[in-house]
Amino acid sequence: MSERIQAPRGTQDVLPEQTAARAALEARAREVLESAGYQRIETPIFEHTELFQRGVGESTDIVQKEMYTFDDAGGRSLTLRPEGTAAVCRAYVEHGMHKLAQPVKLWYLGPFFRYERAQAGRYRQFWQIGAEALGSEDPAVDAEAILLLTTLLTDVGARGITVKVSSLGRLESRAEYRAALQDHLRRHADKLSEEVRNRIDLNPLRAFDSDHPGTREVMAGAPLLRDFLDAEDAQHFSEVLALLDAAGVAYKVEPTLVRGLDYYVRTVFEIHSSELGAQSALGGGGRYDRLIAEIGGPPTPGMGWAAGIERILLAGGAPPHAAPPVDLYVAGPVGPTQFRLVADARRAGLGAQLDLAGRSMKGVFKQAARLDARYVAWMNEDGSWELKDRQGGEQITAPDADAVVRDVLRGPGL
RNA sequence: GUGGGCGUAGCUCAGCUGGUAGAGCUCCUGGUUGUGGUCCAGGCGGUCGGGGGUUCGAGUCCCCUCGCUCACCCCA
Repeated sequence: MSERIQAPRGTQDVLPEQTAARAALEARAREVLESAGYQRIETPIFEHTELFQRGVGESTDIVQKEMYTFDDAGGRSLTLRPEGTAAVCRAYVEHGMHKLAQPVKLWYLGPFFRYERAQAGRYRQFWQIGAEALGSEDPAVDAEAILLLTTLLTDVGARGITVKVSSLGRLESRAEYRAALQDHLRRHADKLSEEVRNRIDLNPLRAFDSDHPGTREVMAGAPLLRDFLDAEDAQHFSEVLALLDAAGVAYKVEPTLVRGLDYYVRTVFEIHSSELGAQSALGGGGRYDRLIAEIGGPPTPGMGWAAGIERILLAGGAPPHAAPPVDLYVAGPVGPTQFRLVADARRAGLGAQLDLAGRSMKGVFKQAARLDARYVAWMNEDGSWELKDRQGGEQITAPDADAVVRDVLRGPGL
């Protein structure tokens, strides 16, 4: 047992019974996004490490401790992609998409990798659906991004959903706010919990989430980010909210919403589900107007989001899916005649399967019942065929295999 | 990285204060049922996660280790 190899920690096999729900989710995502003009893009599973260092940001958890980084045989440092936005922006620049009509709207679906301890809804390899709109500052782009993800999650049946929205402002106002908040925390450091006090430099916003009584008292009087937005940022944000109202998207403005990536400015959002455990975010995203310039492209605004497929499924977003019907089940032993029969049946458009387990007659019918096959056929000693309709119960004798296919095609009754 | 819970057949689990491994489900076979989903009988399947220790004897006790899982940080 000790030598039995298991899937690496934090990875999982997607088994056949789960495969249908994922396919249905993917199909729905394609419909929702492509009907809004988003086009599919595929980027490599790994990229130069530098892309993520510069794009995602050196100070983020992702870059500091969660990347799967390795050197290839040529000595290049590569990293399994931990998120999708940086790579899509790289592709935008690399292929000169700034010369296309703007904004360029792209979506993607695939596996991503983060070296973290697994827990409910968190894996080292996980799948994301994502969408990015590059080349427009219009608040409508922000609102539409939020609308599309909300629509997808609702359509697909994810339960217990809450949309949280906020604005971080641009870098200047955010830096100003951060300093003001840190200043406030330091002034009242004696009342704070130790945890919060230790995080004043690292992540002061986190203090808003504390349950500690003294900390809560201090936070009640803390400065709020929205008061630090300049006129343009405030205007942008209120337009986003107005558009969400117009589209009937229910949301909650959460001034303390923090995002783990450095590149976000202005609008940020997360969508959570009450169906999940501690990791309750189904998806999230925001505006990243400086990212493309950061990785060497022309200054270009962008807005995007990503949602976790495993989490959507956990939240109940598993659309029903029917197995393809089996029209004909052919008993063994399998010889050239049986083999040709199923091949011909499939060519004629039927769902046909062979008994590949050398089953007894009873076993054949049990298996046919499991598959819910409509017809069962087996060859007699003299080369003629018996064909039974499991639904009606009738059974006929056919002179040869060709006649079996014809009879099944003529179905339903024999 | 840290902490809690858990690791016995493919799956779900039982195994009392240590005595040398069980049940149900699944799968296969035979019988029964109108040649199929019922019922009956049988069969396949485990070096009890791994290593070491205590003991006449360990799935049961002790130590180490690996794995799974939930949670912290952060988020998909």
